[in-house]
Amino acid sequence: MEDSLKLENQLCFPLYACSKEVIRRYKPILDKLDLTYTQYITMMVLWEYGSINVKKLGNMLFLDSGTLTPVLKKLESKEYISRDRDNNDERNVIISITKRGNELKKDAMVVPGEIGKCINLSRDEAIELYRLLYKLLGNMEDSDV
Amino acid sequence: MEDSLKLENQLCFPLYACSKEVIRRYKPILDKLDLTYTQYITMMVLWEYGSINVKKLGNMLFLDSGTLTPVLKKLESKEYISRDRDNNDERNVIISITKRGNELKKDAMVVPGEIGKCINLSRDEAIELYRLLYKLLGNMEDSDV
DNA sequence: TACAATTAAATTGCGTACAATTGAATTGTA
DNA sequence: TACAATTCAATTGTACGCAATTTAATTGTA
Repeated sequence: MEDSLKLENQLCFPLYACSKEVIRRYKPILDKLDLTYTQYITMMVLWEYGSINVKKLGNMLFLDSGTLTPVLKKLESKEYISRDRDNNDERNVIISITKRGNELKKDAMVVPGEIGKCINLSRDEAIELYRLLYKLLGNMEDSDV
Repeated sequence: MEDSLKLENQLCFPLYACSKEVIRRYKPILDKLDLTYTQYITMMVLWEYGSINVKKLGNMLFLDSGTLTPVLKKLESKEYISRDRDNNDERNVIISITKRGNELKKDAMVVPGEIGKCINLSRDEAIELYRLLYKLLGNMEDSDV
């Protein structure tokens, strides 16, 4: 029981370390696209949905407006997205992908494959890890009041 | 193959999201100890080893001196640790736990249990997740050149 | 032994991450 | 319909996280 405070006995620590290390592996690959990891996952949502408001985007990415606003301004300055107030409800800002943003998708197609190489888990292990991570995410949402 | 760029098909994304969400769950618990998550994992190493130099600490925590130096200065200002140049090799800085730092351990004993509650995985699932995360960490180290 | 190469920590600069607050728009209700 | 409560994005302040550079100490070797 004394040992519960050892780093090696924590589940959170390898989660934290893995997340950072994988993202570090993304860096040289994403550098070629002039994207950071946060910008990349933002673009992934837009490649899939085309447009979405900041609130929904934040729910998908587990990020709040304090983080997203500067990221979105950066992507706007690169002309990958546009930001416009929703005419139906002026509280919302709608993010839309631009032509340039859509063109970037072609270049990004190589990214998942490159990352897969350094992940190097078997298919079954990757699926199991994926399942456990989403289960954990779900458990934590449930314990939110 | 087109779908490889969907957020839901990524392994890195749930890793990133889980890591952040678990750490967010730590916050109210660690607030009572006046520690951040990064300060907490630093203290965990020191509770276990008593003293260690910055380089080795960084290897254990997957953090570089750019991150650690300000964290260590903060912990020093709280008098939980001391920082001293190594007399045998003045390039090294040795971090040592103080009496106050050791006393903090008693209060920290409740932390793993509190986190366990919101993790809420079965014992087998937690073990399997732990195994896969360390395997992934190992794979990534191997692919370092 | 000089001195180039290496090593370790600190510093700098940029980009998140998030809690808390602000300000504007909308909604619910007395 | 007033107006309090809520909602959303932006802002503020603090703390990482890391690549790149700097500075000082040590090591390897001609």
